[in-house]
Amino acid sequence: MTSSKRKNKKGERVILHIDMDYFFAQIEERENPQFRGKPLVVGADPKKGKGRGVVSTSNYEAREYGIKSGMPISRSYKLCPDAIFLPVNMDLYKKVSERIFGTVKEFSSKIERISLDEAYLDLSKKVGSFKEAENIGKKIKEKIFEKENLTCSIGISKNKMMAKIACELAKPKGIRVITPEKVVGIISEMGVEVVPGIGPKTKDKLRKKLKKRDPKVRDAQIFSKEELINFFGKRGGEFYEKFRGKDSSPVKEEREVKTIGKEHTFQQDTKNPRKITSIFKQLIGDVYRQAKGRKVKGVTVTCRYEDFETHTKQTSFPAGEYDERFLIKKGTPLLLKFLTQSNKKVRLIGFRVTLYG
DNA sequence: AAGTTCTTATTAC
DNA sequence: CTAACGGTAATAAGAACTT
Repeated sequence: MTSSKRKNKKGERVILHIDMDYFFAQIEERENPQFRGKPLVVGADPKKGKGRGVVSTSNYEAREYGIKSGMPISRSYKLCPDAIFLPVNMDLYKKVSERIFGTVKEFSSKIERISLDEAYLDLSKKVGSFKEAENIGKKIKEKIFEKENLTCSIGISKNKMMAKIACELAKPKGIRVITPEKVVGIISEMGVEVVPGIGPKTKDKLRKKLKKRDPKVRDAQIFSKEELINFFGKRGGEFYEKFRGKDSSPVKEEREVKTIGKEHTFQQDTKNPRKITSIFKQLIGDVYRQAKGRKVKGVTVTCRYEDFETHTKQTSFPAGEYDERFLIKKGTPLLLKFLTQSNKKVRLIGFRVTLYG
């Protein structure tokens, strides 16, 4: 704040990443202390409705059985039938999240919230060293624990990517600083999937290109920027920088919403047009209310069939504020095409609006 | 040929 | 049965269509 503590030598940034430890499950443990120490899975109850969902979060005891986020609940049940299975109580998690990040914001208003349990802070103007940033990080952890009785992990480095990697290394319950001198050394030895934007598909391509089962960032450093752009398009150029620990993306305090949508998976696949259209209208209603007062310029309808094949259809129109009836009028014909053009049962339908301005 | 619109693929949380 | 699989949003790329 004061001009004395403004910048470190080269005007390098100081970025902090905070991530709540196994957030949803940790909240449930707090609310129900008798769950502590036992495997706990938040997602859905596999006994009720047979559970078509996936694991949202599990505690560390459950992870010992191989249970992970994103895994089908049914599979997690096989891995550990004795675990405690809970449905998602999003309203509760939202409230807790609001309180936590309200507290965090008191340490720095330059904050980008990524999800209910994650955020970045840009401390560049607040601290003159990484050591100072670490002290702030410790205070944040203490404050959250004092106020909410919940633990988090914190990573600090010179950009968002490295702060996140530092945080990952600190988990659970830890804090970790990666100073600029250490950045390249650390990231070089990690798997390429630590780079944001490199998921399973891109990793697979790198695997083939490098002829390595488990390519490391170091291996990927042999590619020139041109080669990467050639291979991965626009993203390739960013990968080149990221393979060297560089990431200039700013901490964005607010980003604008461009689309709003809702989807629904049926408990059982269905072909019943009345069942489907009834849900469809509910979705539109929900989306309409969430988009309240905003100008809309298009709608997209999603349909996933029983075999998981997923398609979308969209229509656009002059931007304007429309009523719910208009959205139904635009969306329904798209939905009907899906029902007409195939005999398959429907697993999921979705409705999304594209906003203007 | 250029500019929109539509569709799919991929990623992230 | 082999199989398993949410919901929300962003972004990129390419095809299809218009002007």
